[in-house]
Amino acid sequence: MASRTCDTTASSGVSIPPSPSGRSSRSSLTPASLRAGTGWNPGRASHRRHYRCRMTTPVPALPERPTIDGLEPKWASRWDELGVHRFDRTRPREAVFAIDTPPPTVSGSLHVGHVFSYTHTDVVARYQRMRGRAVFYPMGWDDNGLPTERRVQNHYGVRCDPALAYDPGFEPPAKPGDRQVPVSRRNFIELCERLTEADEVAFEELWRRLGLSVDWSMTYRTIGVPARVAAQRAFLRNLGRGEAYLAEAPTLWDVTFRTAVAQAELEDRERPAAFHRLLFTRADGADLEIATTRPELLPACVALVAHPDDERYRPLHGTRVRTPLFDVEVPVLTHRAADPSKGTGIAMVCTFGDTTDVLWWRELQLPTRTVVGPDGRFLPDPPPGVDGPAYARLAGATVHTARERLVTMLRDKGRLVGEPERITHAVKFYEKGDKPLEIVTTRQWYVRNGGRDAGLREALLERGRELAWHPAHMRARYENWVEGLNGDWLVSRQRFFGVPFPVWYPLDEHGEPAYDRPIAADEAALPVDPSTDVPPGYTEAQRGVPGGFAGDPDVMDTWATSSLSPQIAGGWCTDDDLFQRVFPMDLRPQAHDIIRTWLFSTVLRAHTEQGTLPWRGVAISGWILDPDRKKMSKSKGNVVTPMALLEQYGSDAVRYWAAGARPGTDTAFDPGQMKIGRRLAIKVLNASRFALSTGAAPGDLTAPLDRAMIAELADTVEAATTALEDLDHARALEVTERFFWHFCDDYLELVKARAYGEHGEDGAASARAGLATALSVLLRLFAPVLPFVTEEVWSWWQEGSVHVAPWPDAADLRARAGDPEVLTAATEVLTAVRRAKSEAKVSMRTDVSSTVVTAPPDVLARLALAETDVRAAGRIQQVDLREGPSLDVEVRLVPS
RNA sequence: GGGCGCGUAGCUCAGCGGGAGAGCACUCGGUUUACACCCGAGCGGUCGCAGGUUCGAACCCUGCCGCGCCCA
Repeated sequence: MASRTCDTTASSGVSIPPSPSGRSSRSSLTPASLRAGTGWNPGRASHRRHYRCRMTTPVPALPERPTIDGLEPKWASRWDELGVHRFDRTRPREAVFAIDTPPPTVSGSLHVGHVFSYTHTDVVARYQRMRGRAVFYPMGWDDNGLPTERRVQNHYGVRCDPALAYDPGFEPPAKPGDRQVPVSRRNFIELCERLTEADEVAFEELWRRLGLSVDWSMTYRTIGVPARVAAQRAFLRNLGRGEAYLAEAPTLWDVTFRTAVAQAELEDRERPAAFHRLLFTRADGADLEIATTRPELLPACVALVAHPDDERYRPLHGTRVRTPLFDVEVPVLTHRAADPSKGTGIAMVCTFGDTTDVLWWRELQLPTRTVVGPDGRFLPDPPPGVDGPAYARLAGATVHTARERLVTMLRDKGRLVGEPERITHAVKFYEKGDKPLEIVTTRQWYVRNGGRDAGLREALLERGRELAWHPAHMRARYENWVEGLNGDWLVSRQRFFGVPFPVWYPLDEHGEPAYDRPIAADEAALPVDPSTDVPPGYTEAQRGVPGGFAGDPDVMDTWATSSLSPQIAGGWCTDDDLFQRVFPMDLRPQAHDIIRTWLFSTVLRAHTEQGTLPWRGVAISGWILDPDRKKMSKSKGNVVTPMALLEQYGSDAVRYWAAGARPGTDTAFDPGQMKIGRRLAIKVLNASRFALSTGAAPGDLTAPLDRAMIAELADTVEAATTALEDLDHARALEVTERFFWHFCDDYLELVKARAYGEHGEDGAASARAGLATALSVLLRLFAPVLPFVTEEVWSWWQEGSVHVAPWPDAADLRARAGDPEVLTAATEVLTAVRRAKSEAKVSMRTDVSSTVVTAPPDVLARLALAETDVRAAGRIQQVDLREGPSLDVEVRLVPS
């Protein structure tokens, strides 16, 4: 570890007046020189020399009444000046710890859940930094996508018209007008960038106040130039390898946003519906009853399907029937996906009512009769062969209206049996949408993801097994998803604020695009916007004219950019030196709801592009639940503003609450825990001040009680280190905290008098050495969780930042430790004395005339080693030690 | 319907094969010398239910009940 090599020369080189108020500027310091000045290290000669140097200057007065209020701005800005969190990019890959930080969506606002999960990551980052790693901890802002698009439209009163040319001098109206001003896609993106910048400033301010140890010189935006370049380059490479392809196919379609959506963006919602029983006409003239929840799609009917084993319909297999109203002849077919228990057991196949229709259409090779357009309304003209006059009443109607009209028509013709039967069933929605998805045949870009390729699917499952999951059971979510993929990744969106596809299409002599011959952009020219940039070999004058070209009008799915976050942050293809030092990264922290989107797509991109995992491990955080155990979200109105919490309790306290939650576990929002965190931070301040006020200083540990405490401290360091190596910040905090309170309540009380010098200088020196050692270690153990208060205390007596001080070493402590049972025995007697005083309802300061301790010989021997301290802490005038089978303490108080 | 997780003190949770625990809340007590944003002591639980394995089960196995999430 670099800090272990520090010497007095380096330390004196960065010598700083210890008074927090009397600091000179250290902004010229580099992280490397800071690491050199991490303060003394017990037992190291070089550090002892260093300490003597300090003694030549007056020991600073400790604050009279220390407070945790105001520490956040003070230290956040100082860390920035000193570059404490700056990534040292000269370090080799094995000395780097790289984090693929989730870029929060900036068009929303940060909530408590963000504070929660980002704190977990920061604890890990701070720990790794203290372990001597160069921590690569960037921050991205996710400003690419639909939420920002809508916000910009409303804020500036503009709308994107991708057909328009870029206007370099465009300024939006000062106030949004009644009518939205059409602007080119490039202008629109510029406005998105402008607006999101303001949000990003506010986000960064919150993160700094929370104490995230991000390197703020390394931020990226998912709509920024590097992100667009990376997304386009990755796409071009997918295209070049045949992993991206264009296909015209039935597509899940949101009629509100008028865009295709991918499987990963679907959500099932329970919706009321009704089974309508329709009468078809068999070849022999008899009626055939069909139940459907979507009678309006009758003109799109292309077949009927029954299960092959369903005896009821066996006679009809292979025959043809006629639809009511439209009188179209359709075949009766069989397919295993037909459910005999649903409705009448025979289903009407329409193009397309749901994904099962698509399955039947594809597997049974049925014709297409399209009736619903991209706007969710019935097309003006009926499909070929469908009766025109009957269809005319549906043309232009919404799906809802068409259903009502069609039901009336059926009823009038006597082709509806009884009344519709009301049911509830699951309907597919776009997760951001309010209307059920329709299925529309469109031309879209796809990226192969294993949904149609067992080999790729197995390779991706293997990547999932290769990845270190925290907690481990979250892998099941990934496998579940990969195994359930039913098609390739649909990556094109008919939207504007996203990364455009870097392709154009040649136009034939009729002006029709040749979709089978896309013209790819040159990688060197990226980023490109095909709506304003011109493909190689063409001129702008040829845009949109026969024999010329047309740009691809679509943008990529937002996940097509986000899935490259390790590449974007790591400088893929733009900074090879950086990339080879940080990629694959060490850690991806994220929530479990986006395993199927962000995590999966990131694994896919790195698998195909780099042939590796994008990171070694993933830490899945839980959700924050409100007191009703519901997920906190803006729509539920139960969100607490994070800044208000940080102001009320202090950042350390809020971090304490977050860090106390088990990784991956949903956690109740609990201000009570924040109060406890605040109390802990204050306790650290007061206990430290007290310990230092005794003249705590390095030295030999001669007293058995001090060496006993060091033994427990070593156990604590070991347990905390093991826990943090396993990303278990909660356990690390728990063991540290447990020791700390024991240290304050028992050890400090036991050694107080001795440290004051009441029992001689030798004992005092040992006590002061014990206090100094424990305090130094405790501050470092707490530093990842409580960065502000630990840094404040560290600054009272140490040089440099605690956050680049070396993580405590259990073996170093073990070498100086004694028998821990000495402290245990002393504490037990002290507790018995306290209990006696409590029961007698007297002050703890009440003198005890005598105490008779009965215990086995080994315990008596240990007590004898700490007798002076026990007597002082308990105010016991005389102690009698007697042999007996078990520990028993008889306390005789002084009669009042 | 399939998968995963969770049911332990009033609350929030830890413990996951040999003592049922922590913090908060509650009760009682304690102001001169680190801390009243404090200190000390105490009360409090058939560890969801029912079987099984074991010398021994909160912990392992099976089933059931309840809650949550993911997928269909």
